[in-house]
Amino acid sequence: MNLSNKVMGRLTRYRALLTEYFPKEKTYVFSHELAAMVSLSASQVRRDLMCLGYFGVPRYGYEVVELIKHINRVLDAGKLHNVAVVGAGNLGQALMTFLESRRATLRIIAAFDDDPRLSNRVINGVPCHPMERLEELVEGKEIRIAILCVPGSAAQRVADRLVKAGIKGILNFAPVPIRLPVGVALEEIDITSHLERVAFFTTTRATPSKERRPTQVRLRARS
Amino acid sequence: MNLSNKVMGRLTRYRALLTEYFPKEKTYVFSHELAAMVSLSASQVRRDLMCLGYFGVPRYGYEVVELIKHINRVLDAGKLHNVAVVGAGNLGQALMTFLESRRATLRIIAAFDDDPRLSNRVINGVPCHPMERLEELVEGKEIRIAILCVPGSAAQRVADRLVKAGIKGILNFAPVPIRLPVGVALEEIDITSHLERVAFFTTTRATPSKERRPTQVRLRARS
DNA sequence: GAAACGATGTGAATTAATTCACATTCCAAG
DNA sequence: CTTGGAATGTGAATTAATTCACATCGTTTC
Repeated sequence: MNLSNKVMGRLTRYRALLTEYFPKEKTYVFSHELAAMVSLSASQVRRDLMCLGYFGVPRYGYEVVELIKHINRVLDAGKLHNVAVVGAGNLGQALMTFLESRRATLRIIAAFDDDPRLSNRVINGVPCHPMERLEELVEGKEIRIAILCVPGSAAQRVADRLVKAGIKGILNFAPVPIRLPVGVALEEIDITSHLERVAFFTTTRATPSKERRPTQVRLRARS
Repeated sequence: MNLSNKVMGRLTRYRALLTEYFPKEKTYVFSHELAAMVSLSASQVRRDLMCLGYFGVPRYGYEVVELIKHINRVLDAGKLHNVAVVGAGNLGQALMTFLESRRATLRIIAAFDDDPRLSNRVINGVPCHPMERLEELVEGKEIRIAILCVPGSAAQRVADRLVKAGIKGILNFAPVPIRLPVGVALEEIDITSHLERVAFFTTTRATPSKERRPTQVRLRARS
């Protein structure tokens, strides 16, 4: 099954919900419960889960631990990635704390920064190194993924270095689009853009089309 | 014209590019240039720009300042919003610096936090207040938008308070989905989820479908 | 054990998003 | 002035995403 990145994105959300915010005592979950939690339709959820090769039981819903297990199998295929934060300023530091122990398969094992006041010490449990050592450590420690939190002006340059050093994926927080060779995964989070979007939808009455606002689980009519 | 939130999102990106990372000396921009910068197709860009009621000139492209003006008109309709950051921990502080003076129509004018060590002082140029004063200040200072950076466990509760205080839009960084009444705009940034997505696309060979990777401006064949 | 219920799984229909392809336009060159 | 070229604007086609609607099936109840 070739899952689209939309489906993939929703699967990660289902997993997060199930592992962290679903009552432990419930062993089964209904598609409409998941749907309500993420504001989607129940049929959407069922469609997404179809990609897993795991099937729920008709009257009961989906067995939670089994479901999680299958999402894991599909999403991270048992792989474990070492992650580095590049740029240990405000945002970088915030992310280190924020992502701390959130997902077992993704370990932040290093940070890098230009500023000598930041490098060569441990920040939020993550050892921070000077930029000079980037290549050496990315290779040596088998760092596969980088979180880029450098200023926009440095983003492309640093990204190029990372790629050359062998990084396989970049999560870019710098407020500029960066360009990578095919084969290196890229995900950009443009915070300003998101803020602007909120602003936009507060002014106009238009509601983002796809959104299904309050819980609203619709039960189909039976003929 | 009723723009979908996808179009709207891309428009913000075009604007950011044009205002911040486009050579000042160039007065015109081609659809394929914009497209290359954000990794989209040229026809996509043209479609998006159609929503603006502004038209480019055939051989020259789009006049940059005029284009920006029109995007502004559509996107923020001249409105100016006061914004507050709720939760002034690592992430909150990072966002204050990051969003500082990035967009003129969105002003971060206050922060709130439980922790007495953070409140009642100015952080990164933003006055930080104790949570008790949330309602009072949201109303008094006409704060329309909140950036939510509190821990997941507090997110829904704080969101409810914000809504009751009259907030019109929330940008949620807390790693839980929150639920708002219709009429209050919501945008969620799930950082973990994005990181997982990068990880996913590094392992598998699947490239996110819609993405058009390297610059690749395709010129149509003429019959 | 039979019947009713209430969930799933999934073709088919619908709706949304994107791309194609080309007529149109306007500038530039001759 | 005329011609050619290189871009735009946009119906139409295509592709992707979502929703509908219902057959199906495992549980529970009687």
